[in-house]
Amino acid sequence: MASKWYNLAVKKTDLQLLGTLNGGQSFRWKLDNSGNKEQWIGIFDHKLWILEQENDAIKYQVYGDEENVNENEKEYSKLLKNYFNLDINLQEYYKQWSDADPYFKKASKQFYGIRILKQDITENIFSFICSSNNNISRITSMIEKLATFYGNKICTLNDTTYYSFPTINNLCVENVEKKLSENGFGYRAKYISKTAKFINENGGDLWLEKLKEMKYMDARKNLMNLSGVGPKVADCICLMSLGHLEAVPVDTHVYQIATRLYLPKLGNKKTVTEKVYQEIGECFRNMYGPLAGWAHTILFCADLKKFQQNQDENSEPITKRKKK
DNA sequence: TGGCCTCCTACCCT
DNA sequence: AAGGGTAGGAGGC
Repeated sequence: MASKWYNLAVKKTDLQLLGTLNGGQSFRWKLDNSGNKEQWIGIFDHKLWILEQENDAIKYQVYGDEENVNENEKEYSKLLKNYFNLDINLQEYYKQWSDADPYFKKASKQFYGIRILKQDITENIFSFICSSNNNISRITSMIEKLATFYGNKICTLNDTTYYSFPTINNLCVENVEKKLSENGFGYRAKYISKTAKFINENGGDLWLEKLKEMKYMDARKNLMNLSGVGPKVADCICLMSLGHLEAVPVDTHVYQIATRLYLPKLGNKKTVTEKVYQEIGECFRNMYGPLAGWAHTILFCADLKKFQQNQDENSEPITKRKKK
């Protein structure tokens, strides 16, 4: 049965779906161009959501919500506001960040309305374990496999069945590592199975709840006890699931940006050691303040190849890539 | 010695 | 063919 259409009043300048949903934060959103309007189809909070961007609003449908057959628009809009962190007055921050950094100012022209999502912690831990040495399309297909193998069915729509992300318990069943290995997860198969078991043995949901209460650095340290979670993945989880908006995930892109624009002295190290990593994070926090991780995400988007094709002629990329 | 830092390599796949 | 990182281990101080 088709869902009703709802309306969430938010300007495109305050929430741009393209950069927010397709910028490497979440791997569960697909852009569907087949109809007469662009639609984003994705899953969070055990529901299937269909979103359409308009200039002054997001139009949306919700599927697979059995608990809430009464079509509670208030509840849905609360969920969306939370998911997109809409309490944060982004335009204010964009101003501050633009004043602090001319490179940000330049990037913000195209990359307006980029929001940090507040994502489910379990989904995020395993998604970013999958992200190492990997690209967005392959990560996306891995997450899809995890959901179809071990998640619960949400609904079927237009002949596609959608599944929720598996629980920790579901990832602790027999032969997870073997099955994932056979399905192209590579060395991450072992990380996933080990991490699920570790969390389970250390309290399961309770371990996660404790994590949510910790300060940034404590949460980061605890996350790094998980197999397959180093500094960068831990920071992704802190930033996108735990609300630690000061966390700055430093991957090779960010390392390149930082050494090119802000910290030339760090030069070309062969490996980013924890100390160098911290120094880059501090540099961003000094420049942008307590939401540095959010600001850094805009620079990160601007550096993504997939978005650089969208640049208009007059605006140069904020950072020049090395010639190939 | 321990502790801390740095560097190296393997790892799956497309 | 090199990449949106981590683990594990070696070597230096």
